[in-house]
Amino acid sequence: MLISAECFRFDIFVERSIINVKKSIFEYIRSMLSKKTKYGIKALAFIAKKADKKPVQTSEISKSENISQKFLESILLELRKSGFLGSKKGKGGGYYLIKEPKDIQMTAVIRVLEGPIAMVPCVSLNYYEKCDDCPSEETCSVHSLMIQVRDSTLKVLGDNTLADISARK
Amino acid sequence: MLISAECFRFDIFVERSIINVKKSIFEYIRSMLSKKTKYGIKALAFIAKKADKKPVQTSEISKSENISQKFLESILLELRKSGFLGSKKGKGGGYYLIKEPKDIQMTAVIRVLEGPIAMVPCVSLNYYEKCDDCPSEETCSVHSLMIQVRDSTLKVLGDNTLADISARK
DNA sequence: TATTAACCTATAGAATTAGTAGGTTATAGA
DNA sequence: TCTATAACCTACTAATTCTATAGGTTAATA
Repeated sequence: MLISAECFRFDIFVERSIINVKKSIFEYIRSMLSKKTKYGIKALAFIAKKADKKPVQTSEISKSENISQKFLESILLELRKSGFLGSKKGKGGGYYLIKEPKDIQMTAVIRVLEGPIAMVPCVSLNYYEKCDDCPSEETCSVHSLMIQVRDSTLKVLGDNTLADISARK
Repeated sequence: MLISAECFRFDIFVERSIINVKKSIFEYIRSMLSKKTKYGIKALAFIAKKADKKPVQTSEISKSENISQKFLESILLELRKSGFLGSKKGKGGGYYLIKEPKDIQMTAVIRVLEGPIAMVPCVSLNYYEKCDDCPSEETCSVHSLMIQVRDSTLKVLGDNTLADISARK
């Protein structure tokens, strides 16, 4: 029992050491979630937070959330075309939510901005694509693992709505 | 009740339509999991499947799993340097597992090959990095959502060992 | 001594990301 | 009707990452 605990602690030590070596070699840590999606979610939450239904300008969100305005413009435009936002041009214009925050699941937002939620296309529900290297999905060791990851992620992102994430102060 | 169900169905319809438009514009679906990691897991599972502890050659795995041999070489080398595999040069040489498959968690493998398991560095346990745009993590709407995703993914990948994924036929 | 298979270094095409630049169009208010 | 505003649109680009390929060297076995 003691030996096993020691071994475990050693494993953790080794793993952290390896990771620290990697950290120093590569300066920037890769992110799975693109900035586009991250900014998109933040912008939606910003709009949802406003109690009144008046349109919110890109410039306001851009300043408040530290997002490049031009980049944000393209993201909000995409969210409008996807049916999440409505827009109004000219003075006093901006973007506003079309649906209630509680009716906007994070799965829907991420699927539109980021693409598939699954880590590999061969387990994606909405973006399915066969692996060109795999002879069969049944014998693939990665396949069933990734199905489990997909389902647990889907659960979290499906349970969380825009109302949930914008409510947190 | 009926109306609500109709609305739901309509939402699904709209979301799928949007996704299908995206599909036709972008030919290739982005994968979160790199081929490197995917190949690495497959190779480890291949080695684990062999009952005997004799070294397995890169060429054998490469042919059996449809992986470019040179690419696979670099991956196995990395797995050796990370302490997952041992190696033997010359005829009859190859790679072999150092630890028991049941003692190799998928979290460890993925952290070494892919990097952080978290979708954003600001919620990563082993590769933490502050967001340069966020004023505070407490007020960030993305932060707590990504913590939930991270924890559920970590649970799945921690529960699965190499023994589990190589056992599946 | 020849063969084998791991090990090492460098390079490179393709794709993606995260923007920037420079406009046009539609609306509200004066 | 004019002017300011803010959404909308098109094109481009620098940087990075991914997925390899090429061409070797070193060490072990028969």
